[in-house]
Amino acid sequence: MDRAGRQSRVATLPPRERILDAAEELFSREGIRAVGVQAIADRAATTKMALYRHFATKDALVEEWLRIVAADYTAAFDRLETAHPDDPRAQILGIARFIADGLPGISHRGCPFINSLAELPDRTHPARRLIEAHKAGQLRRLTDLCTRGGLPDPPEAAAEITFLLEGAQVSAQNGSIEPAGGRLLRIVEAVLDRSAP
Amino acid sequence: MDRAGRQSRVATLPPRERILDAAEELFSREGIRAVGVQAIADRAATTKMALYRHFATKDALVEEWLRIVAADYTAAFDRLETAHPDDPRAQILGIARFIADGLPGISHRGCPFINSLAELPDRTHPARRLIEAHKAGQLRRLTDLCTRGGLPDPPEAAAEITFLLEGAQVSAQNGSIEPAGGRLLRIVEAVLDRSAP
DNA sequence: ATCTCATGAGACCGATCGGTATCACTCAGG
DNA sequence: CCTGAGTGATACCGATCGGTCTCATGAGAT
Repeated sequence: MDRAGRQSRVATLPPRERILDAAEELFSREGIRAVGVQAIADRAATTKMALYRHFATKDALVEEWLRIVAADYTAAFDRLETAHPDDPRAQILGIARFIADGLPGISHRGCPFINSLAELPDRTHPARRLIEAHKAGQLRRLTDLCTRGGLPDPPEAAAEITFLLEGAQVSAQNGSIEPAGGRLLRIVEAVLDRSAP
Repeated sequence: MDRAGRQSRVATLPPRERILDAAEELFSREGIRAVGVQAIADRAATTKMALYRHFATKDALVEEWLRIVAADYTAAFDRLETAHPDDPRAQILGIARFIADGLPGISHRGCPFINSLAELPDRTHPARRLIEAHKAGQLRRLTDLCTRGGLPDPPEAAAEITFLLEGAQVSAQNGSIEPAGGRLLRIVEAVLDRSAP
């Protein structure tokens, strides 16, 4: 989960990586607008100047951060695909489990995409476009899995599962439904069992 | 929906009301941090000074805004309760329809609670506590309705419906699922039909 | 007519914002 | 040994932030 991986946080990584790590930590914990570039530079043990040598603007850094997060999600789902190549149901459950497992952390931080959506009301903002493209891809993947899983109405089922995944993250964030992870898993399972024996 | 009701927007309302109307409009459209107090005062056709005579801080104004929004939701659900006093299923569907009807607007603005959640990472913030209390109340209402509706596992059903409602709002906001409103209604209906004949 | 009190107008405060300029230093490749 | 690119530190820029202060005005109540 930590982009620095097992590496200790001593300044052995190049500045660009340290900046992205710091941005990941601060943006997801505090929000985009709440975090200044100076704070990111400080936490990356570097300076604002170094930050602006690698990223044209703060917005560009935000965009790159979201690009990496989206790639992480996509990579995880791709891994599920190779792990269960001919079992769409297992893939869908794997996706649900992936989200459910992140819920305890999410209860403190919230989903980066959903949170950023709130801070980027301008739909033409590049980072916003990135989010929408990622969500669209995720929906396509789910619809495809539902089709291959033989569900009667794949678009409807994919929409339902998407609603459940997003809603579970929001509900976990405001802490009203506990344990959200277990609930999410059981519910998605029920959705799949309902129409595919 | 507009707090000013049918009143024209000429400055016949007292300043406090105009300020709250302006805050509602700007906060829900742009986000909390993106909107400065000066912009709110301008749109309310008044001054910052007048704003600070009625609200101790910007945070206090945010809190009052969310309190009003929460009260509006609660009032709508109460109306459903008096309209269908002995029909829990109709009440739940009414709630779903209420959310679904707001989705076209939400696709441009997003749910105020979900968005504010992203901008208030501090769980001790009064406005944040207000959101969590409101969501908890909503969940309690849903659980109660599920119980009275004879659903086999009310907490689980209430959680599922909550996930669906929140998720539909997020999905509508990023625009990936169309038409989200119709989908949401059909899905909630299916959830109710599934276990209660 | 006068007194009062909320309002409107606008200057002002310190702090912080995103972003830039300057300069000293380090260290790898020739 | 030298050079040059990438880096760290710091000062600085104009703009805006949340919040305060002063003062003139205007309408309502007595």
